[in-house]
Amino acid sequence: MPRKVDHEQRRRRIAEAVWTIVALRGLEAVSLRDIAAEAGVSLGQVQHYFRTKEQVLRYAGQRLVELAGEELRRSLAARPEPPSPRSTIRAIAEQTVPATPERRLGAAVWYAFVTRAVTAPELAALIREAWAGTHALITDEVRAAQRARQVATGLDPAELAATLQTVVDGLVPQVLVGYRTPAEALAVVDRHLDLVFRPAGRPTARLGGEAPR
Amino acid sequence: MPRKVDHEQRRRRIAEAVWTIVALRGLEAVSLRDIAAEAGVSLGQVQHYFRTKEQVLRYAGQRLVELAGEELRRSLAARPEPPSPRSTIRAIAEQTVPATPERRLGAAVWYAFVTRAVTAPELAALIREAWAGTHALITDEVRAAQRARQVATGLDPAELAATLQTVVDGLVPQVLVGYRTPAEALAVVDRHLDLVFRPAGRPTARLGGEAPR
DNA sequence: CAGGTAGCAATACAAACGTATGGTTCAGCA
DNA sequence: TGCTGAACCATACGTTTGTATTGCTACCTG
Repeated sequence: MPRKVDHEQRRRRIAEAVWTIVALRGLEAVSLRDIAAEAGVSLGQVQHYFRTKEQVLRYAGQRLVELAGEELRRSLAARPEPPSPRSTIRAIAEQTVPATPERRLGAAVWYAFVTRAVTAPELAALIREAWAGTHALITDEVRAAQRARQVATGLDPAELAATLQTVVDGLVPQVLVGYRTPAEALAVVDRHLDLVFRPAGRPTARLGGEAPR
Repeated sequence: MPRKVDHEQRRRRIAEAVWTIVALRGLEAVSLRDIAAEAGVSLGQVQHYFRTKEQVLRYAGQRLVELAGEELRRSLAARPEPPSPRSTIRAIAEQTVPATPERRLGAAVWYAFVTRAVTAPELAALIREAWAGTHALITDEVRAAQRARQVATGLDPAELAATLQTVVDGLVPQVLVGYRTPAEALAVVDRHLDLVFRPAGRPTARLGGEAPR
């Protein structure tokens, strides 16, 4: 057998190059030559690891979902104890809303893939699975909050989670096109959480900001 | 002067061709030749009315916003009297969530343009203005609802409207990629409206579906 | 009725694209 | 030590792309 290289490492480098170009110039602007140049390899090498352009993009999308999932799990695990359901949901929002340059890159790429999935069915499944995963995660937190009497028990947790997730996801494009700052977007999330969560120990909702001045 | 034609009519026909292609195959798949073929005109004619491809796309985007605005105003005016704030917001949601094939087309095109705006600043302004317009509209309705004691007066109407708008907009891609049906999406809106609006005449929120069975 | 110009259509063109092909190099087992 | 096949690289090919160019046609104006 001839020389061995780490296939996965090569592929990941190419995927990262795809992300950079997509975030900077959009998904429609990526060419295999640009990808190769950005990754610092030859066009031939890209072709060696992916048979078609579509496969490159698909892998880049899958890897993005994979990486985002890992990072979410990591940041959730790294929170101060004990993690309340509300703070967990808030942490998900913080990870989704693009506040830092790296997150902006990830969000822009994710968003571009969602758009492509509208007319590219082979990507749609990937997107749907990712959404379903996040939804399940949030639903669990809502249920925990209900058990802790922090959320009204009469409300359907799956439905509440759906709205929560939709708000967070819906804020992403608003930040990406400069309609809102990341801070404003997170404020929208907080006000919505105020609506859903009742303040600890009190029977009715307290209105207004999260920190009284 | 030589023969006169209606410039606006020609441009609109071309814009409609753009929409069709975008909704069917994505924004990255539109070429001037495809546009010409779809519009049933020659490539030369497209070039006669638009100097560059970018101008074609920009016009198609502007026209889409324009048309969506007109249709929204029309459908809001055509509702049974008297229109409650909640029903107005619900009508906006119905117009945004792609339930019919035509609306799906419009939503897919809109969504594609938003995505392009992430990396194309000249489109971003258009998108932001459209968002701001809708937000102002919803905010007015929330304020009216507060005056009518249908929404708690302690809440910031602009913030409530922002969440409402974000939920509705956030549902669009979910429907477009087949994660939710249009009916499910509207149900999410209704449950959120249940949270924000208190039932007529009662002091506390009634939970569950909008129509008791 | 003359003619100038708006309204096209046809074609040309260079660039960029995805993909295919052929060759070179060299690690690793026999 | 030789040789086989994985890992490339370079280049070529045919298409498609946006845009430029050229020229014809027919209508409105003077």
